[in-house]
Amino acid sequence: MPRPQSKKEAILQVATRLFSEHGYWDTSVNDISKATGVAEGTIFYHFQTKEDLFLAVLQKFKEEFIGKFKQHLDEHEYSTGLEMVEGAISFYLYQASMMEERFLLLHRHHYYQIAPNNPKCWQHLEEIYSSLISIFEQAIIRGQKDGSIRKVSPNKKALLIFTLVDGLVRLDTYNLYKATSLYEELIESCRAWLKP
Amino acid sequence: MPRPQSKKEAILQVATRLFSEHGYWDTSVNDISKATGVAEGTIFYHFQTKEDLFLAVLQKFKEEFIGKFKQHLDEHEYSTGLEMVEGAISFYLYQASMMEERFLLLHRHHYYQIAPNNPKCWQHLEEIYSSLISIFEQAIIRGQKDGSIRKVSPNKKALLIFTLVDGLVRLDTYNLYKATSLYEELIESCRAWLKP
DNA sequence: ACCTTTCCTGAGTGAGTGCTCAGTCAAATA
DNA sequence: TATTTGACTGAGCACTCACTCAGGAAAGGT
Repeated sequence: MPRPQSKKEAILQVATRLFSEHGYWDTSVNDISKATGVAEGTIFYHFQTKEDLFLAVLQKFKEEFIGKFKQHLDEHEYSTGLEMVEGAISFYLYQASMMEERFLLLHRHHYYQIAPNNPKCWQHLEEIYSSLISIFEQAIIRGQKDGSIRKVSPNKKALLIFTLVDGLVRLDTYNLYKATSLYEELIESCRAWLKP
Repeated sequence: MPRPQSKKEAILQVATRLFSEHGYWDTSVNDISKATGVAEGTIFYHFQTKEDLFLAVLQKFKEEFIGKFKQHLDEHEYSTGLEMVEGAISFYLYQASMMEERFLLLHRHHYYQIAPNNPKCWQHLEEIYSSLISIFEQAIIRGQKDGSIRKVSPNKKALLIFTLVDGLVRLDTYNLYKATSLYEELIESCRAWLKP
């Protein structure tokens, strides 16, 4: 059996960092090879093109982020659906501050330009968004069963809440507004939508 | 007499279209010169660098968009502040569908990468966002005076509403969700935040 | 020992880039 | 009429980039 794919992993990690910090176009394959301490050819041995590498970074982000989110929900026993919604919002904001550079990747960069012509890219993005929205949706449905949330369209309301939270994170990463200062207002506003 | 500044104007128009359709990096100065029917040197005669041209496109968008918004509000006599908020939301969504490609420009592209190192770029973006948020804010304040809107923090609520509307437009332009199908839900939800 | 497969290398390639600059030409000015 | 000005040109420059390829090293199998 060949050596464990340590170089491939190293390339992925460095690429994630550089793409996040400088963006797709301002990161050359040469930059990545230098920063990893690996020959340029090695990168193309493991990833067919630069775009493929970029997609691999997105895929890894997707898996890690969705995984963390589900793990968090499994570990926390919320007593009501409403609390679960609030917990999900908090966790999203928390992750955004912890993995700030990778959220940049998701919000700021090249993906939305590739996506229309690249089904795989589009699929990753779609999967990220729909997973997150579905988490909010499930929480709302649960809340409606336990009576902590009033009768609203779970799907539509979940989408609005997600849009709101994600939009604030965006403003934050662009330094246009400090999202954290709106945390109270955000939670309060969502509660106003949902409370019976 | 050859029309004054017609070439400069033509370059700006074509550049707007190409930057919107293909993004900053996938549009070369050569592309713009060919599409305009103008020599490459002409472009650099009118605009110092490619980035300058890109900024001129943003500036023009800013002026046109804010201008249109203010004009719309001047022409419509809303009877309450709440109606004004709803009118502003509608107008924003309407503009987004009419000027779709230019909203792409605002949402998708290079500006947020240039902005941190380019005060002029940052200023344009900041001006666009704060103008829009302030429109919502003023409407809320008016609504609080005429009693159509309850006691909330105008600034914070305006920011949340703007984030929400803008976020939906984003999902729409990325084809992740049809924002228009949420129009009713959006208006209804904002009303729930504001009504006494 | 040998062979095969996988992993890795880095100088090299050619297409493409933003930008320059010597020069053209028509209109304005003297 | 002679001169100056300023919009405009496009071949060419210096440079960067993603990607290739011939070949070497290491590990596994027999």
